[in-house]
Amino acid sequence: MVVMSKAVLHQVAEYFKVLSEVSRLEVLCSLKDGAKNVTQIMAETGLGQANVSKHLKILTQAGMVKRRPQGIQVYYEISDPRILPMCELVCQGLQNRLQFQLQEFHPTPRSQGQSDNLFAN
Amino acid sequence: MVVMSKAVLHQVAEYFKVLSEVSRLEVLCSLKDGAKNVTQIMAETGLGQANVSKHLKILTQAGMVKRRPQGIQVYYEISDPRILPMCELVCQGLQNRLQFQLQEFHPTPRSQGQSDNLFAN
DNA sequence: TAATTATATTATTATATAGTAATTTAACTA
DNA sequence: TAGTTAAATTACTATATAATAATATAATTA
Repeated sequence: MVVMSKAVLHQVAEYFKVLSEVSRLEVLCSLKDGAKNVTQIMAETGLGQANVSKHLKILTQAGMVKRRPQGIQVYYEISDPRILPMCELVCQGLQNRLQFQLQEFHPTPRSQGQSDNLFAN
Repeated sequence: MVVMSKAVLHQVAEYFKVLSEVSRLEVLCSLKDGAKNVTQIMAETGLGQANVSKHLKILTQAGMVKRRPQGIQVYYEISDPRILPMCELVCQGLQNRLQFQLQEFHPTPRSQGQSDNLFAN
């Protein structure tokens, strides 16, 4: 992190905020194996048309997704390759944490006080 | 991402939401080189007491920070080593993006259409 | 025990935004 | 050109939450 100015922190916060909505994560998930148009995204996620459009705009403005009009349709695709790995990283961290909490139900001498770091690798 | 259920996506979104507030990022930054008590965090961030307490509660519940009472004071420290690298990753992505946008003001044959991926490594 | 200091909680207000219905815009086609 | 379809925008409502003042809790000390 080295010392981040308030302005930079604001941008980082904005970035995370984009990823902090289930619907937007669903949209990103629906794009994980290639470009799709709005109708296809609606079908896959079950979200309403206006809603999908709005989320896609937010994702596009954040630079996470690329907009590509093609005739009467508009295709979107993930443009930031960091996103999926990052989601997976978080996901893995959550798994680790739950696993740790689960272990607390089986108190053995070895598993006690091993590490006070929930996310040790 | 492999296919994430809605329940998992919800948790991932929650995690990102915790990181999507400037004040909480400031608190995390103030802890990046070691444990601090609430008063010290208040001093370093300039945030109000109730506000810091509330943010620390949220960070603790998310497993990002560890609470350690010590006498009349309570010390907090980062417990999830993924957080700072992740913030830096985002930060770097934002830098790359701005650099790309800046290049668009100096259109040279080489810099045109090199990659339509804003975040290429 | 009373007073003090540090932290947590509660109540309140103001602001932001997700979802939706209705409308508009844009591209294609008969 | 009129009609059709896809996507974007607008207006609105409901909900969530950040910040703060006031109060409560908890640990220490005189």
